[in-house]
Amino acid sequence: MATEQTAARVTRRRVRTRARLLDAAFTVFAAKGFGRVSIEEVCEAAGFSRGAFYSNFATLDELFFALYQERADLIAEQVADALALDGPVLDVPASVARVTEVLLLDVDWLLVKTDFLVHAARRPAVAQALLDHRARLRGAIADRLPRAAGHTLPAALGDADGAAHAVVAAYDGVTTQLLLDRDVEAARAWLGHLLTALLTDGSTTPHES
Amino acid sequence: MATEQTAARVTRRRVRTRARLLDAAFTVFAAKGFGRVSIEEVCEAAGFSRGAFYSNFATLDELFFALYQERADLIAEQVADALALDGPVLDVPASVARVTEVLLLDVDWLLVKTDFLVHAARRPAVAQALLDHRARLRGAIADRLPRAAGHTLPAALGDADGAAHAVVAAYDGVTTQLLLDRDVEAARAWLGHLLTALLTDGSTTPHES
DNA sequence: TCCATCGGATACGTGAATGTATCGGATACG
DNA sequence: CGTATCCGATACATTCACGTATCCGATGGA
Repeated sequence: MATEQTAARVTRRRVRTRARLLDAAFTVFAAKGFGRVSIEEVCEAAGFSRGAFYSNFATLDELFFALYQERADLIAEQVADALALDGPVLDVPASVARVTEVLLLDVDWLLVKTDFLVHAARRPAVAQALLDHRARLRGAIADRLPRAAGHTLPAALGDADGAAHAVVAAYDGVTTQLLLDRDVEAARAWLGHLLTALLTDGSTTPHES
Repeated sequence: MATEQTAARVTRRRVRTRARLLDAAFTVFAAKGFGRVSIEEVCEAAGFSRGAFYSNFATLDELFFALYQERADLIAEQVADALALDGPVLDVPASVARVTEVLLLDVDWLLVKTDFLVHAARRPAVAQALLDHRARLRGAIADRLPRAAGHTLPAALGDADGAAHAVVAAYDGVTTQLLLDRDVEAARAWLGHLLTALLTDGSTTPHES
């Protein structure tokens, strides 16, 4: 829409307060859940009063959306990087290990992310945005998968996009368990097993943990 | 604890109002999300006033827990039945189809279930109860899986319990996508693909949809 | 250095949800 | 048929979050 010139000046102060609000919101959302957080709590955690909030956002939903987009984009980027690290050929086990590390880094993020999922599930517009984001993430994976060395990407999953779909599903599935038992290491191991089981045919068996 | 004799009399009326409250709660929770529902809304939907609620539950959390347990137990039972339908040998594709049907029946239930997940994720005691429930469900699956005819349950998943774990993870993963796109049929197909991919080795390929 | 504009704080009124305390009617039992 | 008990409704006071309107100080340009 408007370039930074025509748009109302965004002072340095403003971007900092906005960032502080977003950070504080992440903390509070992770701790209590989006549904149980008031605008005032976020402001308090950020060290502002409510006026600051209403000057930057119209509603808590809006802030939540901005918060999700910011972090999700960051993670998508990291995943893409993790898959791009190899040369022209993809080393599947190594990539799985790196991606696993990135995706299951922070339980707090998973909490907020799941909160956002149920939030979006009841708001078609938000759901669409989330679907788009997931599609982009899958695209980044699918683009890289065909370069797998020697592997036939065999499974009943169909094409590369199907495989990417399966990867995301495995991630989401492991996330659910992790949210309950909070065992990050076990979750990483599990995700690794699932991904290798899905991405390699039955003949190849992964090394035991 | 107390048998029905020693316990305070439970009149017929009481069980009916309790059931009506739970049903109404399910509807309202599915529509707006647990976090955005007031006690009064539940009572209104059930056709009662708040007095009825406080006479049956101490808090909304308590009602939520009862609601989840009721429905989850019912579904676990249905899954067990679906797997028990075969004779001594398990017909994997048929079982997968039946289980898929049971698990992805109702989007409203998935909404409430996911709400409960994030709810439990922040309350250790509730999380433990949910973990127990999931363990029971996995047990029911793992008990049946070894009877698979001819199949070696090959994958990198380890024993039968590992395979059951994978089944649940696939279910959870597909659920996430379904919550966003609301395409039940696609979700069923996907879950079917994932399960067959996980439970059969690479040599066996499922029929195309 | 002065001034105009902007960002954030404070104060206020409003609506809603909560939990309790009390009341009236139905139900089961003698 | 009477009665004690229990269940659910109503009324009430309190707390809490919201959104707005107004005000003060800071920031950045002239």
